[in-house]
Parts: sequence; C-alpha cells; structure tokens
Amino acid sequence: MLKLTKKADYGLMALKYLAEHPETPALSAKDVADAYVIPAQLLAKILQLLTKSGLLRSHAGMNGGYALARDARQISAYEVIHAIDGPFFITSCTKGTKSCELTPSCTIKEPLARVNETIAGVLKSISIQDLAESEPPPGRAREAQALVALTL
Amino acid sequence: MLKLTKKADYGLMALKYLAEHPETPALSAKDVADAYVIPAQLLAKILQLLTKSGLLRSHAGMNGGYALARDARQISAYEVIHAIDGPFFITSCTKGTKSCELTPSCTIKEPLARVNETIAGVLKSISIQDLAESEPPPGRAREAQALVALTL
DNA sequence: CTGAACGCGGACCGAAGAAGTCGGATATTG
DNA sequence: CAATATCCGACTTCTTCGGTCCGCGTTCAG
Repeated sequence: MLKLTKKADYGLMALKYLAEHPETPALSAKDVADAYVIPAQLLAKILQLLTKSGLLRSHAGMNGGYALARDARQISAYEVIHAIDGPFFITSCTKGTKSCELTPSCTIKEPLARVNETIAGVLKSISIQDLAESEPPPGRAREAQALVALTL
Repeated sequence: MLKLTKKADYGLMALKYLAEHPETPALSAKDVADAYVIPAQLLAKILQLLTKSGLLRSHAGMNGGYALARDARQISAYEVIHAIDGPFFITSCTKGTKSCELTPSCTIKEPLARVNETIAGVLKSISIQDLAESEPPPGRAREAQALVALTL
C-alpha cells in the first residue's frame, strides 16, 4: 500500500548510476545490473521503457548501451515512475472513467485527489541529480527547495 | 503502484460517514456498508481493525455498532491508513531489517525516505473532519493549512 | 430465557498484479 | 561472419489484495 514497485526502484537506481558516470558514452544494462545486484534481464526491460519514454538514449551493437537523454537535473523522479508504472493515482477509484458508477461513494476521492497532486508535485521536484548528489556526506543536507502547499 | 488499498478507502469512507452522523450513538457495519455500496462483511473487518487501533469504539449486541472514539478533528487520515494497511514505506527496501543485505544498492532509499516522511506529513495533516466538510459547496476551497517542506 | 442482532476473529479462496525468465529478432561493431 | 548489444513479446511464479464463510461471544428485547 502506497509503495512504489521494485521496477521503479530499479529504474531510479539505474538513472542515478548513469548520472554518476557522465564520462562514459554508454553503459549496458548488464553493467548497471552488476553494479547493483538486480537481475539483468529485468533491468533491461526497464531501461527499454525509459528509452521509449525519451528519458534515455540507446545504442545497440557492441559497446552499446544506454545514456541519459537529458541532463540529470532535467529528469524528475516523477517522470521515471510514470514511465515505468504508468500514471499513478492514490485512489483506487480513478474518477474520470465512470469507475465509481452509481454509488455516491466517492466523496472521499475529491480531497484525496489533492493529496495525489501534492505527492506528484513532490516527486516532480526531485531530479536524478538530487539522488546522485545527496548521499556522500552524511551530515550535510541540502536545503529545502521543494515547498508544497496542500489546499483542501 | 503508489496507491492505497480499497480497504483503506473503505475505512476512510466509513469514518467520514460516522463523522457526518454524530447524533446517532452507534452505526452498525451493515448500515455503513449499505450507505455506500461496499460488501458488509469486508467493511466489518475493517471497522474491527480501526477499533483495535483505538480509533473507534464498538458496542456488541442488538442496536450495537461503532462510533468515533475521538472527535473527528482528532483523527488523521494517516492513522486510518496505518491502522488498516500497517506501517507504510515508499521504498520496497525498508531499511532497518537488513533487507538490502550486502548490496550497496539502496543509495536511492535515503532521499526517498524523505519523500516518504513528507507524504506521511501530508496525510497526518488531514483529519476525518476535513473529509466530511470539504465536499458540499463545489466552488469553495478551504485555505491551505498544510504546508510541507521537503529537504533532501 | 430464548432468540435475534450485532461485534469478533480465524480460515479460506479466487483474481490480479508484480517479479522474474525465456526465446527469438534485429542492429552494430570488430 | 561472429560477438555483443538492444528490443520485444510470451510465459511462469509468487505475493497480495479483495472478498467470503463460518463459528463464537455479547447484548438486548420480548
């Protein structure tokens, strides 16, 4: 409940890894899969998704692999998750496609949709670059650049 | 991915319903299940969970049922979700129980943990009362009372 | 005191989605 | 040509969610 999939995790990890190695022209799926210890074939499919979404550029053949399509600072965590897991909604009852039918049930959904947007906003404000940077010095914390207002 | 379960939805709906009927001493699971159109037996179990967590007070026997244990304003959406779905983490890799083992993989998780806390903060700032109020007049929007800072 | 209405709680099952595997086609380079 | 890549769909396996069933304890009305 309310957790992102391993695929999305893997995708974020992979992008972070690519962001940390800007010098290399391309890294193969296997390279990344070895660096972390995730199954190579699975990672490959994830990277393919990210390529289709325009976040990565791929190059087949020997010495091929993947590279970031844009600057790491221009890629948000939201885009990655969206590319891998599709559009995400907090509510099971995604209003729009007459899912809640007759029942006037979904009075809850209205305020929860705001929460949904808030979370999306937070995710959009985080870039791959942020992920790649924020780890080495344990004490140092980058100052808040994301400030999100929630109105019910 | 990243959506809350129907059980949590049902729980929120039920609490909202109870908040809207403060006069009645107790409403049975069936009452609420009929109001919205959700399966009664399932709702019953959810209400039991909420009772065990201290959010509701139950009364067995004829004319029994459930009532809010506290004021609707004192119950947060976070508590409800937590009571029903258990502790929630964005990351599949909940650090703490040596889940990420040897792999130095989870460099991602550190910043994502912040996101997790941010979301939890938003959820904590929403009360059942908010849910019960925010619907009738479509144009009117309560002003932002939740302002969340995210620091990476 | 007896039975109906209710909460309690465990066992169970089907469906759906996530995680991961396999196999083959295509492209690129040495 | 051969090795190394991406690419892409089908498939199996595993877990979890949504939901049902049944039996028990409690309360209250007649």
